[in-house]
Parts: sequence; C-alpha cells; structure tokens
Amino acid sequence: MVRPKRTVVKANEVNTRSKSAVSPAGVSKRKPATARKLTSNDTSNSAVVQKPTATSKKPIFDHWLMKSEPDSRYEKGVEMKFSIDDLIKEPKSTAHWDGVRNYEARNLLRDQMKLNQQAFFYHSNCKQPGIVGVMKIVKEGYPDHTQFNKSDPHYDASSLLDKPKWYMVDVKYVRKTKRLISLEELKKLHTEHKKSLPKGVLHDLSLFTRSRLSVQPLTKEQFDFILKLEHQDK
DNA sequence: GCCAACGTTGGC
DNA sequence: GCCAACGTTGGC
Repeated sequence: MVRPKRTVVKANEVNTRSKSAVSPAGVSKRKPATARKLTSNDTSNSAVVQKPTATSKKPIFDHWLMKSEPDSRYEKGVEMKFSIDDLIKEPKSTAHWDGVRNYEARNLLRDQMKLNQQAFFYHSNCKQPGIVGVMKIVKEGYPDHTQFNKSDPHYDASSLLDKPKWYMVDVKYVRKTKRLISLEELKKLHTEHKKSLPKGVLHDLSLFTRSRLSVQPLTKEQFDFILKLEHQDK
C-alpha cells in the first residue's frame, strides 16, 4: 500500500466539515490521509460527486488524483515514502491505498471510486510536486486494515472491527506520464482558467480549491485536459 | 525550516 | 454548538 503523507491522527468521527484525506495506495506501507467524518454523517457524503440529471449540470467526478510522498519520511518509526516506482515494484504493480485518515477522502474511497476508473499518481511534499503517472482502481472501497494494527502509524483505537471507520481501494499502475506535469504548471493554468471568460475546465481544480485533500475528485474533462499536457513541451 | 490554510480537539 | 487553541499538510 501506499502511504499517504499524513499521519494518522485518528480522526474521530466527529467533524463533519472536514475534508481532507491523503493516502495512497498501499502496497507496502501506507500512510494516512484524512477524510471526513463518519459515523455520524455517513449519509452526508461529501458532495463531491453527484448524479447526472437532465436538468442539472452538476459535474460528475469519476476520475481521481491521489497524493503520495516519494521521498523518505518517518512517522512513528515507519517509513512513509511511496513513489510511483514503488507502486510499479509491488506484485502486479498493485497496492492498497491505505492510511487515509480524513473523512471526506474516506467517503470518496468508500463510496465513489469505482472499478476501472482512472487516477493520477501525484508526488507531494517533494522537490518537484506534480503528476507522474496514471493508475486505475482495481478494487473498490473496503476497510483499511491498518486502522486495527497497533503497530501501524495509522492505527486508530477508536475504530471498531465490526464498524470500521477507514476505507481504502486498490490501485494498479497503468503508466507514467511522458513527463512530470508539475504543480507549478497546473497552478498557472488554474489561474488562467479562472480569469478567462468562459472559465476554463481547471478553474475549480480541487488541487487548488481543496489543496489538502489527499484523494481528490476530477471530472473527465479535467482529467483529459491535464493528461494532454504531457504532449506539450512545457 | 517557515508558515498559510485548514482540520481537530475540547472547554464552556 | 461555538470557538480558541492546537495540529497537520504540503508548497515554498
């Protein structure tokens, strides 16, 4: 599994409004992320995803961006790094994205991420933050076992076996992007897209509007737009 | 290493 | 349920 960069912190299920999450898939290790609340608000999901209706224009989020730290960092004595190369090295290049400890992210992992959907692998908290590859969801949300492991940095004593608080998905490596699509570049585009008259597709990219979320939702339009950048020289 | 943004905790 | 204090994320 991967590890997110953040730590565990057990979030309790209390905050309703929170939203962040992090965590990568994990293969070998995992890291946490945050998500939103749970128990109490299981029903209220984050509002991130909506269903299409003939009349509404709510965006459909069926693509993802998942953050992981490629550089070595220790949390409770456990190394948290998980780069795209680490994912590639996993058996079948597949990992669980464990360690997310944020309710909003948890809700995405548990409820919204579906089989075969694509996700960007994003390197964070490193020299060159940005998108480095593409992966796909190969197993939908299921309980993150690390919450029950006392020796795991993301152990959560408040989570019950029969009512797990935290979830993860499995992701499989698809390919690296032809080049790093940097945070800097995305930020520039985001700024332009906010200013342009009809706003551009990246005007509300969650990487900037919800920067601390470790698992972020994207529309197909956003995903495709960003992926096309790999063909530009930059 | 700093620090802004924002999530979490816990008293009241 | 509010909100101040505190903790974390993650870019810079």
